[in-house]
Amino acid sequence: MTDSTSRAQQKARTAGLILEVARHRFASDGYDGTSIRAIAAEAGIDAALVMRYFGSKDGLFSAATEIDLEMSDFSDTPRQDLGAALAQHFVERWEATDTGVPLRILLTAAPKDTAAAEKMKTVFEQQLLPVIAHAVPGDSNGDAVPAKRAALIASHVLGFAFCRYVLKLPAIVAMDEAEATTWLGPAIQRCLEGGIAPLRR
Amino acid sequence: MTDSTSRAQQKARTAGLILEVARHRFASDGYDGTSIRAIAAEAGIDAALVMRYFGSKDGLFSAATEIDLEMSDFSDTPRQDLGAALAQHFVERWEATDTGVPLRILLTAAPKDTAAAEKMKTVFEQQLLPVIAHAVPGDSNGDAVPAKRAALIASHVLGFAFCRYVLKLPAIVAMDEAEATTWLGPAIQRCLEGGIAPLRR
DNA sequence: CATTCTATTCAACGATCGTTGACCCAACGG
DNA sequence: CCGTTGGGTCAACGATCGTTGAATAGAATG
Repeated sequence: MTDSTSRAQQKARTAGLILEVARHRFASDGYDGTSIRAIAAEAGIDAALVMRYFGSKDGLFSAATEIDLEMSDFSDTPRQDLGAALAQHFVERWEATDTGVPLRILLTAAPKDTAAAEKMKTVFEQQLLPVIAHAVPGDSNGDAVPAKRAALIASHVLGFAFCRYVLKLPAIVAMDEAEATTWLGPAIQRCLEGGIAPLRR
Repeated sequence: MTDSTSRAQQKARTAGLILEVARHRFASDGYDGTSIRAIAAEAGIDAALVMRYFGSKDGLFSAATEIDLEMSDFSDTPRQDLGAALAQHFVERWEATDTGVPLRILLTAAPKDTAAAEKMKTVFEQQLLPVIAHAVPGDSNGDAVPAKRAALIASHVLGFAFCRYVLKLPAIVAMDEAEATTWLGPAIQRCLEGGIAPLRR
């Protein structure tokens, strides 16, 4: 602890650098398209060091895709404003670099890796569903309705993200955050209201 | 031409078998997860034969992802019914085995392969956009509006397909074709009507 | 200074992949 | 019956990958 850069700090810094590089490579090239050698080269270290810190490529991928949607304080949001509030929150999460990059990684890796698909499913169902279940309790006859609402909201958000970040449709890419929020708000709000036929079943 | 199974027919039949096997493997395991050796083994032939018929793995992939959305006769559909009609058409296309499998292939391959993403973009923009542009002509002030409408429709359809075929969210998988159509119809219809703020810009 | 520890590197193994060229064998034309 | 064509197979090359164990160098410690 004599030097300003102790060896524990050096290790943490290198591991952080690996994580940062890995996130960008995974996000742009996918899981298979990204090699540990490429990550190591971009980080200026040896490939074996990545193995030593994260155990395996899967371990590095898991560490690089830790996602927290930070969905907490929607308890007091009126139900009629929840669609707009959720839209704004999701757009901000996807556009932010800290949470957006891992989300985009999972979005691109989900098709091939079953674990990534499961992880994204868990993220959306376990972080989004409680908010929905609290705001719109299950009807008297059916109890799977909140899950359906959450899934349909996820469908809207993921479809928008897919067209914006994967397909890069010009008309979707051109929208700024405010415009995206304005568009997604009513679409999400529709999933929260009870009169729609598919939600009745 | 003496035998019932001439050699030209044999070649066509084998090539068709390769294509069929390749489509299912690509759809379930993605582009990288599918090896030419695995396709050849499942088809009961040698890997070199695949190369002989399709030139390369990319050639096989391109041949396996030829998509025709068969969007032709929407000219007479009233504008107010177009959302429901498009919803029914898309749900049928995605559920059908002939067109649905290649669509699912592109959906899973688009994140990694830029060519696949470009192909899917072309499919949706060049086969969907003319229908939209014909039904809802460009406004007097802006001309990029039909493209935005088509992109937002694609966002809805692809988001639904992503949750249904990739993430396999239980609430979305459980929906039958009629329920999916009933849900997607109003969502698509909303993209066709002009009073919505993001479409004004 | 000697020793220990650890972050990091080096070299290599085994596996898998796309791709290629030589080869085999049954079906056709003469 | 012989020569040719072409569908199909076999073995191998070169490249890349994830992964591993030994080796190195420099800080921490006594």
